[in-house]
Amino acid sequence: MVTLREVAKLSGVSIKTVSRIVNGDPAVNAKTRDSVQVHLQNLNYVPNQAARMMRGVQSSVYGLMTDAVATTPYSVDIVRGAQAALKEQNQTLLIANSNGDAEQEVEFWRMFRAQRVRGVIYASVFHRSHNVGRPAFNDSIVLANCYASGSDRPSLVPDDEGGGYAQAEHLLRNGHRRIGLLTLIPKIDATRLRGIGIRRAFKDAGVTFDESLNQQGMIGPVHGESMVAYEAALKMLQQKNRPTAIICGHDAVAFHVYAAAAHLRLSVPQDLSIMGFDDLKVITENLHPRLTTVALPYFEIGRRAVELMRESTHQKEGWAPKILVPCPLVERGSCRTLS
Amino acid sequence: MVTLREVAKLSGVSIKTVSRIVNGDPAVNAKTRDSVQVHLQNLNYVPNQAARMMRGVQSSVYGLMTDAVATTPYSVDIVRGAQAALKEQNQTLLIANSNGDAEQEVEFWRMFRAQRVRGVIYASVFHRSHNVGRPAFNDSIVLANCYASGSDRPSLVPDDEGGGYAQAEHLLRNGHRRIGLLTLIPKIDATRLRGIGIRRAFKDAGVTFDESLNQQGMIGPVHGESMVAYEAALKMLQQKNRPTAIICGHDAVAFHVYAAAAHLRLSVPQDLSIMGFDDLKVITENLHPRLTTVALPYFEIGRRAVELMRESTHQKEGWAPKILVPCPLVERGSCRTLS
DNA sequence: TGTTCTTTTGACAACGTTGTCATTATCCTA
DNA sequence: TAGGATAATGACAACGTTGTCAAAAGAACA
Repeated sequence: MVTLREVAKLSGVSIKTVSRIVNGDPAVNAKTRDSVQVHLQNLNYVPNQAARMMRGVQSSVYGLMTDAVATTPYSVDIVRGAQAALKEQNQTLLIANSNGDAEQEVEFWRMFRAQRVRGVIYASVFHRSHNVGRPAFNDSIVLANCYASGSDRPSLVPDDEGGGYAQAEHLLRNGHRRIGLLTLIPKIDATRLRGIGIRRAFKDAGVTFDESLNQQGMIGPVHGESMVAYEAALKMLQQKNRPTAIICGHDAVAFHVYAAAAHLRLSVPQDLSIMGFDDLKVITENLHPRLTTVALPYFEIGRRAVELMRESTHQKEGWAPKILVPCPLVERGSCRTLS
Repeated sequence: MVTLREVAKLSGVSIKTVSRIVNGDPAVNAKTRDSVQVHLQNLNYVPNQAARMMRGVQSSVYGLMTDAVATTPYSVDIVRGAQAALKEQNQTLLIANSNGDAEQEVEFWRMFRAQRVRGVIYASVFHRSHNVGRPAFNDSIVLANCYASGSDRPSLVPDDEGGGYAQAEHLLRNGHRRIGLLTLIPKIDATRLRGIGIRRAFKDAGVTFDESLNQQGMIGPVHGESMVAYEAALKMLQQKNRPTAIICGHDAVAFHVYAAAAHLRLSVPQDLSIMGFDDLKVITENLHPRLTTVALPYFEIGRRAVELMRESTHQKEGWAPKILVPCPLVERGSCRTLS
């Protein structure tokens, strides 16, 4: 690789002068600058970031530590958002996927430290609480899609309660009264929070929520869920007094409800309105009719995580805001107005 | 950050001795080692990778340059595969998403060079030819999901022709004779190659392919496609002599064929067999019945890209194998045997 | 012309690490 | 116990860069 020394020798000036030119220092004669620039171009000089860092220059690399975010279709938008915010300043993302393996994670923290990354975004696939653990890393850490338990870290989470509220409110406002609910597994925060939001919307509308219509669309432990939405929907829709709408805990759950409805020869949205959650494009845009859903603002979370991290540099110890990012309703064709 | 010097001072030995211990050099007295290890632990020393690189140690970071691979659900498995191969050697991936913007891409190449990354995987969302361009980067570059035009680089691409063959062969072997085809846009290599494979399977089976059943499931230019599979399938299935099976250019296309079939009250696979391509889990595992498809071996491509890169270090200039990675058939419930 | 001020340039050290080589301590053998 | 071999340790330089400070070259003025 070309070094400053080589360029300097070729240009007949000192190393320091070339360094000045590379860094745009104005205190250098225009003539000198021009002649050196030529050599810089010709040799295709690119500064050695490692050497710069040794001189105390901050790294331009951020770390993204995740259980699986970067590699599942569900929340990959966190990565996209973070990269969009980063690229404006010519910074990059070092991505580490622990796949939930704690030992791997420790190893990755080591690696981030070895690289002296400027900050770390810790993102999880599910909205949950997470303990970053020992002061393994004192530098700026921002939690995305999870929040700190124990040590205090700034965090960004989707407003699941607001999202749940939006789901129910939309259906209630459009005249639905008998509304089914097909949730994710109860253990995760998202389920609990959305449940609260949904019930609040019912209360605000003065409608009683029939708890017998609250069913799980998925069952099992956190990383080993299995989908039972099809069977649950079938059962719910075969009741005499079947619901006119079903709120789903996830677009994939809604996917199965479509199938169940088709099986029962119920057409969407004439006979049944369906409301999703996540706005996973592969599903929402390919269903017939396209799915009305509440979007998880992953891109926004990624973008703001980077901003938060930049801010955190100027903050004192213990600064740990927990920011709720709103989940907007995306209206498509799967919900109808009851006259 | 803790340095060797600090540890050395605290332990009462020289910097070099600590360095030896950190690097597992056996030529150090056991007693010394033990006492220094304690301080290493206490101070939580982590070597400065930047300083190491200055001493000529190779970077442990690889670059992944992509148009969008890392951030679309379709081919994110390339990333997973690469990371799986990397993590065995404690190496990481620096991910750069150009979003197809050539200027951004140049900027990212600069960044990779500045970081002195060890090698670069260049991955594209679509199987296509790609010109890496000027000798901007002489080091090891491997193309994933695309192949070199112009300069010669080693590359890994899915065996689309074999995949197409597998799609058709499976249906033909199960007694289907009248088979529809709903392709992706014709411009991309995948479409052309799979078409060749499909026709070869027909020929091998001694069956004539009815070209009138060859329709586009998607239309438009490369980055602005629109889905027309639903309408196309509807039309195809309303013919008097409708096909008993439809081969799709993508699982998302198959998704729409399911919808069209449901609309026409045709049940899958009784009345219609459907064959996908890609094995995009979000779709294939959520459809009812689950979709029989041919998998794109993205994980494998990512994994082997890393291996290829490692190999390429020991090869001479101009070494540029183009490797076809097989696309296996994944049998689920959407294709039936005609008696 | 000499003096002072400003602009431009370069010598040198330092960042944290490791390779080279020299030095010291320890052990073995005759 | 001397002599030689081996084991353990450390001094020093170098990697490529930039901050500090001093020197050199011009410019401005009396």
